[in-house]
Amino acid sequence: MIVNKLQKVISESLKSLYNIEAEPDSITIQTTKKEFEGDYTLVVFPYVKQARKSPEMVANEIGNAVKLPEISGFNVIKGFLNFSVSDSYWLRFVEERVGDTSYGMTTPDPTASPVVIEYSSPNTNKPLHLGHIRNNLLGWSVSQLLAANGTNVKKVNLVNDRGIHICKSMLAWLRYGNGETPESSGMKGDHLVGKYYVEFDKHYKAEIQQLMADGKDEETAKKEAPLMVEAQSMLKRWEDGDKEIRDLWEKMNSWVYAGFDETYARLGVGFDKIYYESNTYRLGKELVQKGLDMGVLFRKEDGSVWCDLTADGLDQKLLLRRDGTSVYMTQDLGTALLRHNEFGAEQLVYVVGNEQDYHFTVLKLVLGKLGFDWADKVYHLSYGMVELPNGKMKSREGTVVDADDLITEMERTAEEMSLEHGKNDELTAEQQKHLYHILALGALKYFILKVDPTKNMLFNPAESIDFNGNTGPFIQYTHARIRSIVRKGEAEGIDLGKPVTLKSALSDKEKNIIKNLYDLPSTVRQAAQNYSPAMIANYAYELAKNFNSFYQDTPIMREPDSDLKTFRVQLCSMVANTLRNTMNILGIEVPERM
RNA sequence: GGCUCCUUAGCUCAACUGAAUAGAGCAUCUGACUACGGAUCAGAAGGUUGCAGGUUUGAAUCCUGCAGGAGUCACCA
Repeated sequence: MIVNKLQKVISESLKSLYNIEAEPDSITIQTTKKEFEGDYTLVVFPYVKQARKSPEMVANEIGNAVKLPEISGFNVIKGFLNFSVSDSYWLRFVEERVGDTSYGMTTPDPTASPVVIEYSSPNTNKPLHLGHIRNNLLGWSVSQLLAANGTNVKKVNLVNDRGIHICKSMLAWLRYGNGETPESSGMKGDHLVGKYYVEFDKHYKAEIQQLMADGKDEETAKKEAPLMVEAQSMLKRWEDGDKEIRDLWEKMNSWVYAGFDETYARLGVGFDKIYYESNTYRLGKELVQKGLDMGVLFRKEDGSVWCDLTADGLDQKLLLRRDGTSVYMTQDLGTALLRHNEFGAEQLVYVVGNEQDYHFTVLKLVLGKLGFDWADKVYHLSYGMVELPNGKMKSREGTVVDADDLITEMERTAEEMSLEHGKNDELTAEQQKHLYHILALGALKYFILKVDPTKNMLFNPAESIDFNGNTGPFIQYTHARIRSIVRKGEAEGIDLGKPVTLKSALSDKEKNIIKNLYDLPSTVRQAAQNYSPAMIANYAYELAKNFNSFYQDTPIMREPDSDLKTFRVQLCSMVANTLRNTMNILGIEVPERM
């Protein structure tokens, strides 16, 4: 690639001109800003001190020393040395890549040690909401992103299917449910169970109020409320394997799973393996014993086991309760080991919200103390919260945005917008429905994924369902237009693989598009390193925008020069492929027509 | 209170490891449809990058302090 060649030649020039030692990799070549002439830029400031010359002189001397057939010239502005790349180089680039539909993407080696990426990890007491959507979309697209970069990826989900929260739903259902089922009520299973979770909270609060009116203080009221006491005993019975409770638990969980599967399918996400906490929650205890034997953990007088992290600037962390049962951290230690052994994982990635940053720093530290040299393979892909215009989402205050409702709402908006434009008459009813779904999810996914994962983001339900500007549907639309041109070209018998010899020079806009395409592999690599689908999203938008601008004032199908026409259709084809590939990383489908 | 993260145009977001005049979209204003798909394009306006110092040839980016916001500091998960 041209950048590497430049680095190498510049490195040699620095040595021969000024006796400066610089590794080729250490020389940063950046793309020239579009206001300036040229394609690639070297900033010479870092070398002027050692060279003992003015920045302009250094730039000129290096520019003169660089002799490459691909470089057609250079100019110097202050300390910036701008190289121009010859048209023939860009032309050959198009020629070599035009037929390659996977351009920029690498195929993973299925035998390689995998990156195990956990995401979603829902509780089974309520349906998925907007926060889960960000988690699921991130998890899925990061998996796609790593795979596109040639990484073998295993996607896993750890379902939190047991605990006091499930018992609350179960208890409320027994009390107030009258045997209601998804079939009898027509509700989705997860929504039904969620309804009784809310129901529990309502009655529980009423009980607390009553107890406080009877003179108890708030804390004891919370503990002594009959509903809470019964939920606790239900959890105990569950842990003792009580058949009646277990049967109910399995029944209600199965409703929830059916509901989740539907939502996952609509979101287009999936997993290679699903773990259930009811199977894994006992894990990790042997590790604690091992830690005690090694002397890195200690037992307090009441029998509880702790890890002392004060030397690391943190405090003490509980690992086993005094009754010997495990806590969240213990389980995570266990599942990490399980996963490491099971997959021979190259890396363990956890897509979990940033409210658990502390948990994961502790997890890594404790794994290290237990002597696992793979502790630093644990990577917490921490993401920010999704906020609403009127503040935070709170399930109890009814300010959550339900995932299913949101998708349905988006689909309806997509339908309205499409009918307004009325260009999909040639599609069957079935195809139209599919199109609305694709557009709805394109808008939603793109909106969420274009934001840097680490940052909190604001989701405005009213305004975010936008199909103009920097949005998924804009890119989808661009793709559909391009495909339309390529179809016409093919109908005219244009051979996409045909080498062309252009009589005229490339226009700036054409060059821009090619440069953009040329940048794709490095963009994918960089985005994979940063676990940032946002970089891919912004890349796709940039490309689509460049293309639209080019398309606006370039009559492609009317071009009388057949070579020029062929070249432009080739360019269209490459852009369409690239848009499809990059959107695929985001989990967004691009339609042929819309 | 301790620790971690955040603060960029009216709003939502960009800016790769420090680099040229900090970029898009939305909203506002102006212009372009006899057209290969106008869900588009061209243009205008909009900024002391929270504040104050420091390092550097060069800082939104690195360091220190301050202000504001969020998260966390459970024998919950």
